[in-house]
Amino acid sequence: MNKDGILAILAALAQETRLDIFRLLVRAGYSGLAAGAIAEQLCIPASTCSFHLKELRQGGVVTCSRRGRILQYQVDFATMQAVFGYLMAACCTDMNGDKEGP
Amino acid sequence: MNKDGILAILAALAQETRLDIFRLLVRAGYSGLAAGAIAEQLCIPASTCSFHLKELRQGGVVTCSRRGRILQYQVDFATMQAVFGYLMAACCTDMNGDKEGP
DNA sequence: CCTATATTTCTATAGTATTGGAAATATGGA
DNA sequence: TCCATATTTCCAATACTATAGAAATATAGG
Repeated sequence: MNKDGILAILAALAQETRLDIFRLLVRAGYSGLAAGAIAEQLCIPASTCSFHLKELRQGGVVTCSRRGRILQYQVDFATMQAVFGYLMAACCTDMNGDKEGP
Repeated sequence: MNKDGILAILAALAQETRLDIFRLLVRAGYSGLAAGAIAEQLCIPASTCSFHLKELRQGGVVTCSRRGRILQYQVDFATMQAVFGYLMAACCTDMNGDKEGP
């Protein structure tokens, strides 16, 4: 995962409504949720929800698939694991130089 | 780690200059780097650097300690591990309901 | 084809963030 | 005390982001 990809994912998640959407979709698992269901659960207008879903999609956090007239959004778990795993590892290993630890 | 804390850390990191500072500080380990050294390495004005360091500090990403007239900044590794570990875990376990996986 | 439903795109407005120069503050040493 | 260095705070200009109503698009079903 390169810097731009990580930045895109962090920027996508770093907003309250989008973090709420993300948490909702994590709980929903692989099947995900319809755009309308997300807007309803979070009590936000459809256009606002759509705007944030686009940001999450462009950032690489979620994918969506059409099921008739419903657009189903789901977390891209593989990407999330790659990014958070990378950041986690960076903070667990890269600080071990000649430096003192706690 | 609660929602506000996670949001604060994501927002702090979700900006190119601040992600650059973070990467520099991760490589520097526990001893960290002086504010001046960070500004110099990234070729940014001191005031801009100071602004971003404040955002990182308020977000909980870094801490700083004075060493004479030098302010030394370091990553708060424990906090980073808590946050990324939590997000990583959420994406590894919470999606296992009755839902189909890949 | 026509209608209802699901969702997006468009648009304007309001709100928030970033930048960098200049001035202020803090510290160490002569 | 006075000076040099390190850094922050202040400020104003600029740029970006979020919000939500209205209009447009897509699809299913009769």
